[in-house]
Amino acid sequence: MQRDTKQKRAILKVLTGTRSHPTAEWIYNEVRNEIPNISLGTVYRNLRLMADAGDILELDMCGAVSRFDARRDNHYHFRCERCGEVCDVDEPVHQELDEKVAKVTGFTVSYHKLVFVGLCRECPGTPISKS
Amino acid sequence: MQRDTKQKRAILKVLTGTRSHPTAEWIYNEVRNEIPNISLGTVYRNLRLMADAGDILELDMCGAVSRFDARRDNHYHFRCERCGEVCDVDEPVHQELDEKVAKVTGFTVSYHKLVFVGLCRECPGTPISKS
DNA sequence: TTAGGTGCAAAACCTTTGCCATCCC
DNA sequence: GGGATGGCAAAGGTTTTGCACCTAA
Repeated sequence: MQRDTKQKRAILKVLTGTRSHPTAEWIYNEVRNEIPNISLGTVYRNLRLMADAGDILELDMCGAVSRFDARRDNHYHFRCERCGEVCDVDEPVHQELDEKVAKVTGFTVSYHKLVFVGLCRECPGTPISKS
Repeated sequence: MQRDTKQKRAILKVLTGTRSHPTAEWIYNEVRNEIPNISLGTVYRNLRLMADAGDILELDMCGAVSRFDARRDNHYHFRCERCGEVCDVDEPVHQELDEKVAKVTGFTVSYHKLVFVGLCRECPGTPISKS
């Protein structure tokens, strides 16, 4: 069972108090203002705990390692959260989203990456609830 | 200038010949059937060369390191390819895409991750062409 | 009391890089 | 010939883990 510690509270406070999407290293530096002798391992451990519990979001695409694709055109992917397989999805690319977001944000949008996540046909069962 | 070597050809052949989205390690093992003494470094070097040249796609989200977000609801992100900043995008989540893809693929789709890529307002200039 | 958490350091893991020999162009 | 590439091994950077000591419940 998850316990309530000052380290955990401090990490969550830093994460809640920023509008950026910080890395573990950045969070570590911030938290040290409050708990100078906290260790980087503790930051990683708690971020993992909270991400797995669904208390925070971890931004990644397909896990830690890069994957490569000989197709050069932009297209969507599906990743099975049980077996880790990645495959192409036939859904056409919605380029109008790029224009819409460009208009709203004022940014220059070149393209977007989209990954559907769930269970493939070889991995029956209930989706992983992360808790 | 990019040179034409048998290592490069073999790597591209493996990548073209699979419908999976392999990791560098997996490609390395396949290529060794043809070039037993090829080194893993060469595989990485060529994948990077080809990805940077736009000959293949590299599947990743925000670079190597994980980023975290205190928002728990699914939402879209924007990443500036020049300065690396990541920020939230207000565009509502298109959940109907999940159902559509589920219907077409037969997979169970829990959610999708979407990242717009381009240049933020602080990074003027032409988008990075990767070549 | 005790299972879970912490700090520290080492290990694990993926990827890049330096060096020198080799090979395209 | 000369610069790009390959093989090898070492280094680099991020994340995880083992262990002994704490601490919240």
